[in-house]
Amino acid sequence: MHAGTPIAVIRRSPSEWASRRAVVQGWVRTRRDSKAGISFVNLSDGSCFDALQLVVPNTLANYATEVLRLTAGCSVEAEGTLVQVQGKDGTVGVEMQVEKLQVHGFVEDPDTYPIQPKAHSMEFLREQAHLRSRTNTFGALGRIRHTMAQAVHRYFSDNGFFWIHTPIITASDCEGAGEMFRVSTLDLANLPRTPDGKVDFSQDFFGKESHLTVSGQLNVECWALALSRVYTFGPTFRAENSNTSRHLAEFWMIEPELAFADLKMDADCAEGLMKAMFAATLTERHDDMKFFVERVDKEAITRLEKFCAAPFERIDYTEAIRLVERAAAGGHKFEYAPFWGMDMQSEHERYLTEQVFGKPVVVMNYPKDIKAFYMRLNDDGKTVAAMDILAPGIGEIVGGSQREERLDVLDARITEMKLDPAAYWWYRDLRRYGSVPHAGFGLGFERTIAYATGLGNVRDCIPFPRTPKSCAF
RNA sequence: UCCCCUGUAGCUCAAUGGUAGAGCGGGCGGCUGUUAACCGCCAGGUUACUGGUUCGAGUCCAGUCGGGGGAGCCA
Repeated sequence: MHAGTPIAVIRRSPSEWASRRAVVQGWVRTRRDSKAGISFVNLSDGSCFDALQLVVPNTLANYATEVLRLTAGCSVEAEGTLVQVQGKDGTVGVEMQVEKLQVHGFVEDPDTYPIQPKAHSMEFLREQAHLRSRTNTFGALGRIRHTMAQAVHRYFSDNGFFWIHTPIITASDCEGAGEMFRVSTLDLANLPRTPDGKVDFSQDFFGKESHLTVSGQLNVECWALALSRVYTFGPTFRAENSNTSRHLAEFWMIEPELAFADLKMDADCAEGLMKAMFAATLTERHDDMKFFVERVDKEAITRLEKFCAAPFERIDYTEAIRLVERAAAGGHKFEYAPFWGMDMQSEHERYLTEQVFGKPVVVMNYPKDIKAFYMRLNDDGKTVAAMDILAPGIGEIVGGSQREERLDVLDARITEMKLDPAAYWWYRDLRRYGSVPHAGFGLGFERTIAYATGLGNVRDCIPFPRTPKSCAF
């Protein structure tokens, strides 16, 4: 085996590689034969959007036996000399005059190889998730996803945040962010029972009920009250029966937590983070973004440029409701009439972010009755320091809040919402020992990618999507 | 979970209740520094499944399963 040169490295500086020898390894996209005695093989190794054209002469020993049998998907290794070529549009390109070509693996039955050089529907590709990585779309998606993840870590690290690895499995029954997946080693066909007939979880692996996490927030708060600025970034699980283009049962979430911070600093952080992610995408993955503009969403690049250029709109919930009410009074048709105190419907959120402002909107200070117990009560006694960021096209992309740091107020809220204070003993301890104002938020990674690429469905923004009734691959 | 749409060749889609079709992809041949190549020929089907209406069902009806869109829940 040779160590091949990534095609990305070659394409980055064609003039530097011209007339040099190299070995490239990858998968065939297309093959065209010329009776002038050569075949053209387009080879992709996924290192960048563009493939490399191999020019294969019929003088190779395996030309008739192997080269002429190459079809889309075959894996090959080619050795030869790189030459600079002039593209029809005047751009400088590079191709390889092949001197040796080794086939690692043929495609068993080219007739049924699912990834053909043509447009496939996203639904079909979802059913071919093990091979869709070889398409232009998912290659670009995979590279952009990587770049955005790197940008997340870079942004936080540059701003003094530490990455905290919060647990995937939790026996805490106080996360309260949604339906949870159970984690158990009990024999489902033969469950141990307590004398009163209930399942005896004391015999389970952890000696109590345990689940997959729905949020790392409570855990990461513990570390914020020690390392000051922290974040989690990892998989999160919701067993909700949600069948939409914006929901996954397993998704990745970014949850920073800032000590000595209020809601405004929280929103600043969210805005800075998203802009850093998109700026990195625009500069580092221009080739892939160009493809999304051509084939998926014409606005993909200009949308991100606009996103990065202007400050987010920031309004209070009360003002947001006023705007929606005024629109309704002015004849705008909503299915649900807006009123102060309601949890805004998608249609209201869409109206604000798409019609009124045409850019991301931070909505702050929601009525306390529609928000979680841990959100900090404002001085008006009616609202909490919560914020949602709404983006055109996908709706809610961030949910965050300043946390209630006063033990007496927190306890009152826990009681008010009929929760069990004892279950929150360690969370309450944070307020008993050196409590400080702090704030944080959750950013849905796949939703952010959907926004950036224009892909309309988060199921196409993760390599292997998990949704209700669907856990293939 | 609710509402709506949908299921035909490997893929994308046609077919008024009356013989199952095309383009792409694949195979063979021709042409060509080709690049969404082009030209000719060939192969490819239990029309998702089960039942019903009808002389006759891909088409109409009922049920089941799958897929999609919207809503709710949220990120």
